[in-house]
Amino acid sequence: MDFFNHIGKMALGSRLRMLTEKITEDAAQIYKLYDIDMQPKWFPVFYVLSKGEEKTITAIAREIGHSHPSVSKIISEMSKKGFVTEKKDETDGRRNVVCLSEIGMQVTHQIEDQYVDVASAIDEIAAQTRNDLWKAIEEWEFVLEQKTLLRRVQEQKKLRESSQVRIVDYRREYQLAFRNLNQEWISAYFKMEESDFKALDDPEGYILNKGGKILVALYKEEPLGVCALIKMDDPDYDFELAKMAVSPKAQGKSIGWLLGQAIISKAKELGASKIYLESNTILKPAINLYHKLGFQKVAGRITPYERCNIQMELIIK
Amino acid sequence: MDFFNHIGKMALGSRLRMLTEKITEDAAQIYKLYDIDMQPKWFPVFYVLSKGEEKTITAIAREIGHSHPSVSKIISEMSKKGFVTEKKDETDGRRNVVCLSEIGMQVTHQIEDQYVDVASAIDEIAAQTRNDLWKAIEEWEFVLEQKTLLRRVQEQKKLRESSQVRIVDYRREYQLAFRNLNQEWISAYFKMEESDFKALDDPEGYILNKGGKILVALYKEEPLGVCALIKMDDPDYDFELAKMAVSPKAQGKSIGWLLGQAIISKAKELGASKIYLESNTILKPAINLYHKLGFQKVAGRITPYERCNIQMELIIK
DNA sequence: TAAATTTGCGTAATCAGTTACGTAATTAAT
DNA sequence: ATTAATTACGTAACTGATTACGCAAATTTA
Repeated sequence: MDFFNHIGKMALGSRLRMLTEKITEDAAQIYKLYDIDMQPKWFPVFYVLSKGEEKTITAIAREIGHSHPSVSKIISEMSKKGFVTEKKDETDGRRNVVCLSEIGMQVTHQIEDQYVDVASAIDEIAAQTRNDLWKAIEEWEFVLEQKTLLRRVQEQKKLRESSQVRIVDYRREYQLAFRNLNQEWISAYFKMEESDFKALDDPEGYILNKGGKILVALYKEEPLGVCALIKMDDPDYDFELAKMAVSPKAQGKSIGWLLGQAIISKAKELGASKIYLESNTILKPAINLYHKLGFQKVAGRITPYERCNIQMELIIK
Repeated sequence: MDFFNHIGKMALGSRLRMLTEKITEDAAQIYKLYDIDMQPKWFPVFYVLSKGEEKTITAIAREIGHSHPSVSKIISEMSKKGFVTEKKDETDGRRNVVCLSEIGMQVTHQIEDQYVDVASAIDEIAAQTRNDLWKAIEEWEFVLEQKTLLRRVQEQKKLRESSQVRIVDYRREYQLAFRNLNQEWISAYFKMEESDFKALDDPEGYILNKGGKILVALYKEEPLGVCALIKMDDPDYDFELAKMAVSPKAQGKSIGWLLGQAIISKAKELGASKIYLESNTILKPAINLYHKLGFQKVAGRITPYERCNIQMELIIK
């Protein structure tokens, strides 16, 4: 088992499987020891029936946490051995009502000694260990119930990746990225318009020189997100948040969120008290992000963009 | 999972299996998350090859603790995907020497982020639990290595059963058991002799009334073992230990040991200082038992029994 | 009351491992 | 130099679970 100590947590699954195997392998032998003609895999089914109640296949499956075909098969095997009797429910013809037979009930008595001895053996092992396997399993079941391992790994990935994102000021070398990232989503959902071309082809002339700002998100030195703050000629608003674009391949790295926060604090630095933006309700993730950043829906302004069907603003405190 | 808390330790195997399933189920998704075209079951094989060394199928199997057919299958699947290259060993034509291909080595780099995130996710879970699953598994592996679960259960069974054995004085109702239990082994290995019949048919006349003693071992009120102390007319010895018999169906309950100890302490009570016995070396378990009880081999006495080829004595302190 | 949906359960296919077995190559023993 | 034993490994069959699917009965909906 030395192998596992090297690779660490990655193979937790493999390791669990091997321990499981080792234990269930012995289980078959243990039944033999007590002269009980029962397969270990029958045990959970056997146990729920051992109180003498009648149960349907699916009821048993639910109770023991197996799939119903599994129980179905086990019951037919136990039936062949004469441990259980099956009968159709009279009032509901779909149900297969199962209960322990005379023979099965006898086994419940024979097996009692085995319960005791197995429990003692396991207690003996538990006494020799510092970490309680039984409780650990219970805790893991609980914790995984709350949030799956997959979700947790996803979160770790996002966390790690977003910590590798750097937000930097626009430089001439990013012009192509600024253009392409924006063109990508605009032409996917809408149509490039006159004013798009102007701003994207000459960001320095149309944005920076007019007192605006552009930020670029770098992931592993590659520009994968961009966002602009355009100076507005309006008494109500200082800037328009526009041309925000994140590469689809950079999803799940919180780049939008990081860019948004950075551009807002940049606006604050520039003394802005109110930012405006235009968008379209088809872009649900974007609207969502704006909302999370603190933007509120407003209405009434005239806009040069056809694609605009929602307007939002953020009051900077 | 409430079910398991009821039946307790008996279904440790079942429960482990279910946790294993839950974890490995997510594993496949996790690889997808990192865009790695690898199946979780490949991982152990992949890992041992990731240092770039060439290995044979069986060497890998040994290292990761799988069976060789399992590795064989995994390698052929990985080979189909181009992750590994196989080639026959030049000096030993049986060996299939495997190593990671160019593509496989690339994956070792892609997968590094995944290692980190999975490890963090598991650490996060560990931080939320009081019992360390990882260490618990390790301990169980170690403890089961020392002595299997089967062995432990066997021991518990013996312990419990021997505590249910009662050693009682002979009474007339046990005469049939005394006779049958002895006849069973004598006629199985040897032939009933004249003196056997005398003692077995009339134990009161031939043993008790002459100052001897008979003890009976009861298991669940059934006489399953007997043993006699026969008064000897000899200056060297006080008693002969004889007619010791245990039912074959009562094996593993330490009945022989309990009877032996009881009869020795009975001899002590009766003031004996030396006990004698005769046996045959074919009866290995019996000789063994006598040895454990403290008897030592001696020689030289004349005996009426044909079957005697070993003589032993015990000096009582 | 007819149609649609849900429920119960059996069968078939699949999956990731195993053991059993056969074959070929190598090594050891006579 | 044979013969026997061991080793490497692939194929086949089995195992204990799963998901997928389909049928029939029961229930709900229109």
